[in-house]
Amino acid sequence: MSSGCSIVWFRRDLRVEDNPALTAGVRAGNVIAVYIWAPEEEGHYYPGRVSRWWLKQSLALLDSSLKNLGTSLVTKRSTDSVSSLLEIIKSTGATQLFFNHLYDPLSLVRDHRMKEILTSNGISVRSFNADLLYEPWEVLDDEGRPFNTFTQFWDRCLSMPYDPESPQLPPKKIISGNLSKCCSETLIFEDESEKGSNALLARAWSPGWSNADKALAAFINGPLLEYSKNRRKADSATTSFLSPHLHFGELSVRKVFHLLRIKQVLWANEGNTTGEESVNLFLKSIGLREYSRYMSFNHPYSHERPLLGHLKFFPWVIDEGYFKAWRQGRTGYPLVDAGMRELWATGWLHDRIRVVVASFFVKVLQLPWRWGMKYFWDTLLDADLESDALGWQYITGTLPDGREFDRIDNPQFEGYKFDPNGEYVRRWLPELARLPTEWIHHPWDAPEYVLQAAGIELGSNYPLPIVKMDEAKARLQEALTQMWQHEASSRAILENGIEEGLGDSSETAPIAFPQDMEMEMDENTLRTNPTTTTIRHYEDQMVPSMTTSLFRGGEEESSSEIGNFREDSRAEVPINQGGDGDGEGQTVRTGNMQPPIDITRALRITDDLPADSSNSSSSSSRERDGGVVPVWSPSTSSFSETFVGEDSSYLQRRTQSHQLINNWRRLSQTG
DNA sequence: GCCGTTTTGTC
DNA sequence: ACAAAACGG
Repeated sequence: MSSGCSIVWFRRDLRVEDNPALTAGVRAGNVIAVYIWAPEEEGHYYPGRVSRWWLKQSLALLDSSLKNLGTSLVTKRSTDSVSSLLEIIKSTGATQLFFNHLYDPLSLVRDHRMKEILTSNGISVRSFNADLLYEPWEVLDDEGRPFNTFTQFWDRCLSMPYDPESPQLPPKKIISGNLSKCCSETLIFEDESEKGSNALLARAWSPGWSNADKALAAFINGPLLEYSKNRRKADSATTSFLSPHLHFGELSVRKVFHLLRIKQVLWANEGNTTGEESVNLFLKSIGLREYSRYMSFNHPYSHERPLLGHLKFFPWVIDEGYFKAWRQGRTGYPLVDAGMRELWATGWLHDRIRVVVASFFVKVLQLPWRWGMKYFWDTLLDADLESDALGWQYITGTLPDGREFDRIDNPQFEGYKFDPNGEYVRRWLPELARLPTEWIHHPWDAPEYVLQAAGIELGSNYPLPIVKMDEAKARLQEALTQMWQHEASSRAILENGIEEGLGDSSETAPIAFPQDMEMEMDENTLRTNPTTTTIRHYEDQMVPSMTTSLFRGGEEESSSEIGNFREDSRAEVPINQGGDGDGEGQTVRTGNMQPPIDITRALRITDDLPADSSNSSSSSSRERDGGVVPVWSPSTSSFSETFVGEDSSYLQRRTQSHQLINNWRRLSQTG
């Protein structure tokens, strides 16, 4: 082997067990384990308070595990991971770098750029699959194209001709590289105002890979059996609680799969159908996680843009008041409010309730789904870009297998389904604690004397429904009619031959949220609710800040965006109505809308490590020591006529202002 | 026990 | 909306 040492770059693979990059590094000789904290690279998705808290704990545990094995974790604060890596390489004389794949758009671009740069500097770079059962490019239909629905995808995963890799044991010992010229920097994950709230988290959660392992065992030997039966309960106690562990890669999903399979066989032999059903159901939720990466890889903008374009002209309600009421759990629908209060208080929500509150957000309030997604990102302990994007798009109905858009779930009925005795509501809405179960999910119907006896004054200490269900239905119909009209007139204009340069000026005017986040919506199609109050209150929830963007203001953001972010808005989530956008040529209206541009950027796999002999037979290489690195390239072999308006035009709209996107674009054109 | 009808669950 | 499951005459 080479004389220099290897760098193992940890990201969201914070474990020593079944970590292929670490294993490869150890096999190659001396190892320097590195973690780089560069949240600015995440753009709008600077992690929320609870997520950062978790990361902090997890890194501490990883460090102590590494110390037991013979080295320690080098931590660096950076605004540019790649240059930090280069510095570390220079100071240590490392000759190799190992890392595990990530599939979110920013990581794919950054990692590819990193690999190009390091390789041109003479460093050997190798990357691995540590996050998935199968790499996205392995799971294809009979024509070799990616699947577009979850069911098909998951069926194929479960019937692949080969099993996922078996989990690897942790290394017995790590020979440390020379750390003397490579000192760690202290990483700061919380500010003073957050410490108090964070202290509570430690009572409920134990981050870190060894705790993840325990949590997995506890779940498999406990609640798993009844998982299927309990799925309709709002109560979190029956869930696995593994998602934050999985998000940070403290737990290998292959290990989860492996252990579940063992249980499955066991229970199948015993004829335990309950158990079998539970395993299948839980496996499916693992599958959804896989699918979220799959979708992100194949449709790299799925966290920002709808996959289906059929709602392109939907007049989303831009109403700060609604949004705030939802966040605070003051919508007047007890199940929704209880969920939002739980989320606020704990950073956690049962999947069922996530669906309830999200669907209420999109269908009843008709707020744009990306706001909700961003709020989830900022508040959830297991905030995960790919999963959350998949979930919100599913709820919104912009996936090929999503639900019908005009179906509105009624929180009152869902309440009696998921929380038949009202326990969940009473726990999180103390003001309703004394209301009898008969009325607990629809207090607005309760007789006055019942309310009085329960100490409730609707509109005072508990709100009346923010929107009545029949009004919501009517409004949804009306909005759909509007949408079709917009669509028709837009099409008419196009057919009359008004030409525009492809894509460049045809996009919709972005609506910023919060402050700096662009929403791809057309101003014309936005309804501003007449009842909107624009009063802002800053005593809003002490929820993990909407990214107070402590560090925002790098070269890629325009100053107007930075300008309107204030310290005192920490707890508030004001909405910026597009007016002070990012200064790009964004003032395009519906009338100029181009037809959906059907250039699909499928991701291509290139084997750009010819040294690896295993890659001779294309992308289905099962080799774990991957020379296979995901790279984008434009592809005209579109599998997605159904996916309208994807990627390209949006890409172009943003190119001027976003360095990362620039790189992305460059890569996609030359790759 | 059978077939039309209602209910349920859906990523 | 639709298919599977449960229901019921």
